[in-house]
Amino acid sequence: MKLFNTLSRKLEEFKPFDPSRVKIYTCGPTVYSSPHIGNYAAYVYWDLLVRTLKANGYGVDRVLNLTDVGHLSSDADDGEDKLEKGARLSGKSVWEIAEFYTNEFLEGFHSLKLVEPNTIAKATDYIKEDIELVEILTAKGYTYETSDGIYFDTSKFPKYADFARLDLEGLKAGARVELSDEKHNPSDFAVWKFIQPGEKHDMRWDYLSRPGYPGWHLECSTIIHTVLGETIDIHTGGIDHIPVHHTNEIAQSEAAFNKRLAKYWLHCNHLLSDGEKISKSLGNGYTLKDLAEKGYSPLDYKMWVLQGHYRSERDFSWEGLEAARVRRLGWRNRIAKARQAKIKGENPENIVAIVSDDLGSPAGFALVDNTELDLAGWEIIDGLFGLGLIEDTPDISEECKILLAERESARTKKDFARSDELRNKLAAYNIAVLDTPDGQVWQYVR
RNA sequence: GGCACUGUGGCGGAGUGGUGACGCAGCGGUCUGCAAAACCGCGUACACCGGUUCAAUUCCGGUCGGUGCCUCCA
Repeated sequence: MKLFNTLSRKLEEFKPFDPSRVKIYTCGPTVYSSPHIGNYAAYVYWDLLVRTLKANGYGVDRVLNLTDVGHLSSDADDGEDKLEKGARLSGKSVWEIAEFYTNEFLEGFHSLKLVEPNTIAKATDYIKEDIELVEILTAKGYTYETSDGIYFDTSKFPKYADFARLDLEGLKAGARVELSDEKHNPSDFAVWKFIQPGEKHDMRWDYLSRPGYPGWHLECSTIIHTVLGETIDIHTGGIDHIPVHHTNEIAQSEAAFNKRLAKYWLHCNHLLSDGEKISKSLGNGYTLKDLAEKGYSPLDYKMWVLQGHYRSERDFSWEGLEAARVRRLGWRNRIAKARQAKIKGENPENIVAIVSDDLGSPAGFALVDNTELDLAGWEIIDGLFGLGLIEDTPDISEECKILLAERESARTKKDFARSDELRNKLAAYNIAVLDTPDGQVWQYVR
């Protein structure tokens, strides 16, 4: 397998520490609003990663985190925590908000047939470990305290700029955000925040005899260390995570444990919607529910996502989704055909191989279109892409088989009125009948 | 303002220093009682201008356009 490693900015041969247990960490969502399709695109790509690893014989141990403790919101200058803000707007508690959107996220996750991670870690379940990590960093002299929190001093971690190839001087010069007086460097970040007297923040834990909550980037370092260990094989996330979140994660973890955090870093590009970036702040993202209202299944959307490469920027459109839907139906109907006739299937190993080259699903799709597959072959393809093709293309019922047989006999007797009537009856079951030189063939309409 | 990425037919979207995948749509045809999302076939697409080269869509430089990051976000 080959993967594009952000660390080197190169395509690298994948060599895990332990092939029977490839350790993967995926940065998960912040559960304070309905996830949009752009959020899910990332998990579709990482699902392909997991499935491709498995197709190559690797065992996978994967952790996905859920950020259920709020981050500061910056879309309004109120300094309010996103979860707290959601709670205020809805009249629910922050805990209820987090639970509600966690459930919504997982529902979508399952509807996309994404492989269940071995561990789904909620940030709030790791507060004790967060504090332990802060104490390790403090003991090693990496932190300093200000009036509003404990900060990581990035100047004490010389490799800080390496991962994202940041130009720290340029950042300073071009910064659009005012520097806090108390921060030593513009890139310094909070590992722990103090709640000021009078500040409303319902999620709070005591540390240093004051109420507070973990910093924005701490949970990922903590969860990785606690669940998977000091060094993992693959760390995945969105392209936006490179300059800040992952840079800070590396700084915290590697400063604390003196070990490389991850061997491979994979980043997916973003989705645009109407040519513009989708973001939670702008609120311009469609949800899976929006798609369902227009008659598209989550798996049609998954098909659309996988038609593009994970490192390419995509632009979502309804026309594109329709094209993907029709293509997926075409694949399902090839399966329908495979259920009705003996097919000399080719070995799908070439498809697995091409997808194993940096998750080349677009090229893999093209090859699927050009490969004759029997049911066993489709099982492999379905396992590789997780498109629910087989499940959504069951053999037709006995009742339909009887209708089909009746139609054939009517047609043989040239009783076309009866034949067409039976075809219409089958249409009500979402089944189309095609008359081919070899006789009738059924397939699904949608 | 700083730093990146990107520009392929009607719409998407791969890929490559030397006849430009694939899907959707469109067109033509076949089969057919009809129909079909069935079968067969069809597209003078690589932003523009230079450079390197025997040869560039592919490498280099510039121009123009698009997007992203620099601030929470996959």
